[in-house]
Amino acid sequence: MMSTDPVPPAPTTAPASTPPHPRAALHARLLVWFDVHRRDLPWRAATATPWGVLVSEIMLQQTPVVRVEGPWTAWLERWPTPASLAAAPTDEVLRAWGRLGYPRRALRLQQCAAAIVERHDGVVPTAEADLLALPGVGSYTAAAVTAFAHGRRAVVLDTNVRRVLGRLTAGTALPRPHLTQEETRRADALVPGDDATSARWNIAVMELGALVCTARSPRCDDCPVRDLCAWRAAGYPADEHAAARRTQAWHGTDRQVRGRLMAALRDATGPLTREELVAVAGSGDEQAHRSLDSLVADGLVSGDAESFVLGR
DNA sequence: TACGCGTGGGA
DNA sequence: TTCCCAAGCGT
Repeated sequence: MMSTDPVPPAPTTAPASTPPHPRAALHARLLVWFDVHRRDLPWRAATATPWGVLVSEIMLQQTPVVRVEGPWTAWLERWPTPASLAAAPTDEVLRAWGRLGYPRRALRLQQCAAAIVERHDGVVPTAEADLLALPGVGSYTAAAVTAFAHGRRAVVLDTNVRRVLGRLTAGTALPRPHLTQEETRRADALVPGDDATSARWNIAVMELGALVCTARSPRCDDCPVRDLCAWRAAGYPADEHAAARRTQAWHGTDRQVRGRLMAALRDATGPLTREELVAVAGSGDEQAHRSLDSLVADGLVSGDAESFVLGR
């Protein structure tokens, strides 16, 4: 685990004279704030299983909490265990995913369930390396399940934590597009050593980022650690790399067309012909065919030359 | 490493 | 209206 790696002295010009971050005050105030302001999300309930937590983390990848709550509840009622999801028809899995977006996640979640059945006897593994090896589980999700499902120490670094810690300790408005070693080192140094407190710390920082230290309009007046914030102390400097973070184009993309094709197939009661799908694509024929073929290549759609259905 | 991958709501 | 963003991952 990362925490067992020796941390070399920071190669700054004056490490010894740099005042340490008031770690104890930061921890105490943030944990108290979390106890008061934490949201009662269903996957945080005492009754939630590790599998439920894992499903929530996959659904929450790039998708807001408010849109996940409903589908998560229905999903867990229908497929309460990895084995039940692994045995489900893929088209039903994709329909249950609904409009959460990025439907490849649904496919990978089912593959993940199958891997848990095959490799771990149907039990969500506790070792972070075993979690990381599962389909659809990356470094964030492996750490999150370790912390939130198993209550063990992990360094959880999602977009919320990166933004909060970046502001608090580095004084930057927004994190860079890619996680840096320095960020990971700083985050690790702030995670408490014991399992129970570290899990609470991780979720508390995430919650602060979601509710107070938001990307667009941070509510600094409500922040319990504003007097410790380097970004605030520096006068809220603007994001230096705002120009570089160009927004992805959307209108007219294959992604948009794929979304329309998937929506049509989700809503259809039977197979759709290639002609029908080209018609709903709302694009040129070439893009429609290319998008449909890519959905087939991804395993989200199957069919012969004539007609197409969701899943395998 | 940079890019492709859905969807919908708020500023 | 347009743009930005929301608990990333795989290639």
